[in-house]
Amino acid sequence: MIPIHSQGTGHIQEGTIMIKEVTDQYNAKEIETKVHGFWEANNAYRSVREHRKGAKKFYFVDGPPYTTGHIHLGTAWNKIIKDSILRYMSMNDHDILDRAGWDMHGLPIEVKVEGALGFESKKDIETYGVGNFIEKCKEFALRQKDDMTEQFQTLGVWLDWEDPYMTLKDEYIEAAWWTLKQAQEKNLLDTGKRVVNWCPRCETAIADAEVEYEDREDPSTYIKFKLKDEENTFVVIWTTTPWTIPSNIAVAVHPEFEYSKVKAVKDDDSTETLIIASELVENVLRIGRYANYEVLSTMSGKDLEGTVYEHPLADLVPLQAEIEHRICNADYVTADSTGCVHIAPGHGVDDFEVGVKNELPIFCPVGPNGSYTSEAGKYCGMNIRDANRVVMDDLLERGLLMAERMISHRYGHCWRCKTAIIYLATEQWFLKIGELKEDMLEEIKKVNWTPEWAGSARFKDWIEGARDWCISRQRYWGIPIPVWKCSSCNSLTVIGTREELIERSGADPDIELHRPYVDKVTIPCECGGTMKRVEDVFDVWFDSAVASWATLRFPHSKEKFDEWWPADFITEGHDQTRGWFYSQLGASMVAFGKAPYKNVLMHGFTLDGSGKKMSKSIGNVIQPAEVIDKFGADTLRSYVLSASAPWEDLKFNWDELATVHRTNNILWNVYRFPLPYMALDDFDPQKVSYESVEAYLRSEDKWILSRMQTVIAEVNTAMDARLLHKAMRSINEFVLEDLSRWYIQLIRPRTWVEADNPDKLAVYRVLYDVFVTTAKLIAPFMPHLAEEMYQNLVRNVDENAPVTIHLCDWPVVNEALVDASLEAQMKVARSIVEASSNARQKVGRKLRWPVSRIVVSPTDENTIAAVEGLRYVLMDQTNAKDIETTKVGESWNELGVKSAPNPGAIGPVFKGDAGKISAAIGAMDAYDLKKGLVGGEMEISLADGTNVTITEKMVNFSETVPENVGSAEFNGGVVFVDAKLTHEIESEGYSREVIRRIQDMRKELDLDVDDSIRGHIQISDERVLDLVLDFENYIAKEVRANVLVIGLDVETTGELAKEWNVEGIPMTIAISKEE
RNA sequence: GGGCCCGUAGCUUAGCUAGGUGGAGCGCACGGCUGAUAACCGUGAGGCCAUGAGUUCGAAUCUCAUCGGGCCCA
Repeated sequence: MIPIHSQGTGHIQEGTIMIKEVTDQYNAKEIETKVHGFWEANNAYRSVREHRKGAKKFYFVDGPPYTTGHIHLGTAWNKIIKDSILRYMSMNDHDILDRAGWDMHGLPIEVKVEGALGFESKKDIETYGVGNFIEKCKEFALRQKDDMTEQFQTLGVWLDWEDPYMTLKDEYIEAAWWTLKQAQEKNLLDTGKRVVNWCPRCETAIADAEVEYEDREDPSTYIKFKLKDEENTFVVIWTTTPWTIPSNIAVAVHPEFEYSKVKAVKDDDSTETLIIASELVENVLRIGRYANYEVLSTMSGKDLEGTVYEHPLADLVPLQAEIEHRICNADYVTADSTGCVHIAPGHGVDDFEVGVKNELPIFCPVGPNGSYTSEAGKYCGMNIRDANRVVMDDLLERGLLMAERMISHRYGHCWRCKTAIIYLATEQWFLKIGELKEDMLEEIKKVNWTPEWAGSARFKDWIEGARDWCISRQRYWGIPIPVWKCSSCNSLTVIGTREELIERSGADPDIELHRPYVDKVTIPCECGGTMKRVEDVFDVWFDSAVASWATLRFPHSKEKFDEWWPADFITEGHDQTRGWFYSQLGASMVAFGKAPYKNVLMHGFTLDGSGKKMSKSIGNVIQPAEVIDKFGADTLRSYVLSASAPWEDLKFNWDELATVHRTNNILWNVYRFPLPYMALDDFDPQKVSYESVEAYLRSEDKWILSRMQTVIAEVNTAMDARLLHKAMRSINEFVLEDLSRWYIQLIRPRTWVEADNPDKLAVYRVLYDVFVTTAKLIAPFMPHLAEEMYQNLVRNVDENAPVTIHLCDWPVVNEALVDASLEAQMKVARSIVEASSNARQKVGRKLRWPVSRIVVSPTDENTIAAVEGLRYVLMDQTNAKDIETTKVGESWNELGVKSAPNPGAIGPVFKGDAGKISAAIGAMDAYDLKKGLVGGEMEISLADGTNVTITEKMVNFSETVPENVGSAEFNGGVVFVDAKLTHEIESEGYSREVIRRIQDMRKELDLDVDDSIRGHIQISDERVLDLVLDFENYIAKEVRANVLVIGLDVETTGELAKEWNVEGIPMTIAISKEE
């Protein structure tokens, strides 16, 4: 049984069906452990999903986290958003498909396994055996998946954890294969040489997304290329990669720029002719330490096109001697460095494009491990980084190195092993995404983005730059690219499914689809030759790109795909704009020609308290487990959901977390408050219907019910727009402001009434309904606390109620309960009460002491309506015996008037007599002056008997508040609190002081609320004794005293005796429990 | 260097779409309440609304630039 039983109370009768008392403190850990056990024991997740079968379909695709073995705050936030939305959709009657997903292939795991095995290069893997290596990777990925599943579950996240999609499964691999086959059939698959980011350590192409930019020191070199047909004339280029000079094929200049041919003079008076962009001449010559120069001629870049030059190292790289080197035009050239760009089509994306456009040879004499091949002549076998120095020396020797220095610049590194990447033209496989750009832009307009700009601005910008997607990797742990190539006729075939592979190759039906096993499968070619698989595996981004149909086990089974695809909802962080949002769209355009999702919520990142990103190297990472340990999962959930808009970054802040936790504790206290009384009274919501108490509802009851409806509507609106923060804030404000700070305060006395009266039952019923509805509202966000409340409030009284709150329907706004004008009136009443506390504070009268009346001077009719409609609420909360109002805009007629002469107005008129006039005004009664000046002016008598006429301006009036009256403004007027003491008020005041102290002592003795006591009170001050004696019976009743003796010489013995000082009056009080 | 987003009290934030006196919570100071009590409530202090310019009678809000932070790209 879920509810936590209060310790040390005698009211709980085990086994009976009733609402139970709960613990004093909100103990998240205890609740969450218990609720997890309960969900498991009752198979709650399954029954909830089963329950909604046949309802409106809601297909959610989980963006698969990479199986690193541990979740971090960002992934926790991600799953919390997902869980909250899915729970909300489920309660709103949706049939939900929600397989959790895992991204399990790729370089990160390979690198980790390599590390564990002490490997340094691909050779080590080959020696160890690819089969063994793959097994290790698989083991590793599966184990980490299990670890992470547990971590997600502690957050209370409900996804289909038992049947997740895993990228390493056959059903998943088939989805990737099938997609590639579609690409081939639609002529969107391409192979050929392309320049790719290449990691020379991992010996594989890596995606743009996998390149990390960091500062790096490199040589900054200015190099001269000699023109073939002009003596002593050079074009000057600049590069940070001298090692690419052996691969130089061309020089690019901008066709529109102006270039100068200059005669440059050295210190030794020798001269040479150089070609440089005109605006950069000065700068380049300074760097080259020339003494002087003279411009010989200028020309456009267009004019330079076709100029032939000699490769600087043609004598060392034999192949270069056979190639003609020319200057060509390219629009991307910028006016930096020399304005002439070294082109090595084998080592740069732009270079490659220039090469293709100008039909240049794609020369790439560098191997996969970053060493030159035999094509590089002298440099053969040398590592390219080591070659920088050698190349520069060779250039220097030939007089072609104009200048060299070092610069620090941003340079790409492999995200896994941090090796500096190089660009290599290699044989790769591509999806021709560039061709689909326009269609993609059309498709994303149909997607509903939250926030709107995530799609219309951010994603759109990204797609506009879409290039062909290199999907091949030269590694082991990945989905093998299903392309088989004939070794005799070079024809290709793409395999779409396992079945097709077995059929065409006759392979073992139980074949493992990973490397190295599929590599051994051959397919007979039509030409009679044998087809072998190309060795590459897929880029892991291609794995997750097919998730929306792989989740549905398509193409293995088509039925679910037809029913569910495309996804109704996905949500990921803003880094996924270029990642999963994009890769999925690309793959889906290839496969189906449309977007794979309908609604996308882009969420933010979790940053540390100072707004820096959390990273292991900075050491500012906060683990979700640490937060859960301190505050529990529900507090973490409600913090990340309420702290900021989903798409904004979240600055993690422990103080805020503590505040959210406090809010949850208040909710707990609110919920706990009436339970002992309900339990004591055997309150059974099954028997006390709303209808039966409707006639007894007070204004505040109707008000809280109306507010409840309003909050439901607010949460609905917020959730429909996926504004989870607004939903949470509405709920929290309701709990804090309306329930805790107001309603509970108002109804407290009603819950203490002992008899079974309808007024009390009305409160019980209202509280009960509000609690149950609140529990349902928080269910998507704080599923554990909601469950705990539900089990106690609902399941304990109704065995037939749904087993878990998550099976319940979402609350529906009951329009009949909505009363906007009552809500408005209550708002005014609250501000009157606040203003009255303020006024009391000014006049020094505690709330415990009643006041004879408060007077409200309103500025509008609404205030009058509120006072009239909620008179007893106001009297009660302000502890006033009466409440009066003035007319709108009229001030209280008991206010005094104070007057003072205004010398600024008197002086100019009366000159030398001004002093006498001022004295006369000062001596007059303020009220008479005010009355006399109503017409604008009046005649007054001076001390010497003369009469003068004064004007209104000559007197300053101010209102004065009578003694013992405090006043304070509120936005609907002014409140005056009349705190004059009377015998009766003093009696009640002192009596309540006594009561408060006895209650305190009861608490100290840890008495139950229904225990009776005997009390003895000794008061030596006779006047106060008399005052208190007037209220003897009232005191006895309030403190549950069967015997109460109050007097001058009372013997104060008992279980607990204490001396008190009550407003300066010493009293001794003793109480004992009455057995 | 480019795109998008963010920058409001010591801290976390509302307000910005549709310009007109900037609201909260935490913390702090003071006070109240005392059958929610290791809880709760009130009052107060605390804001060149990142900076600068512009549009406007009027700018936290619109425009531009700069600075700082985040994501992405080069």
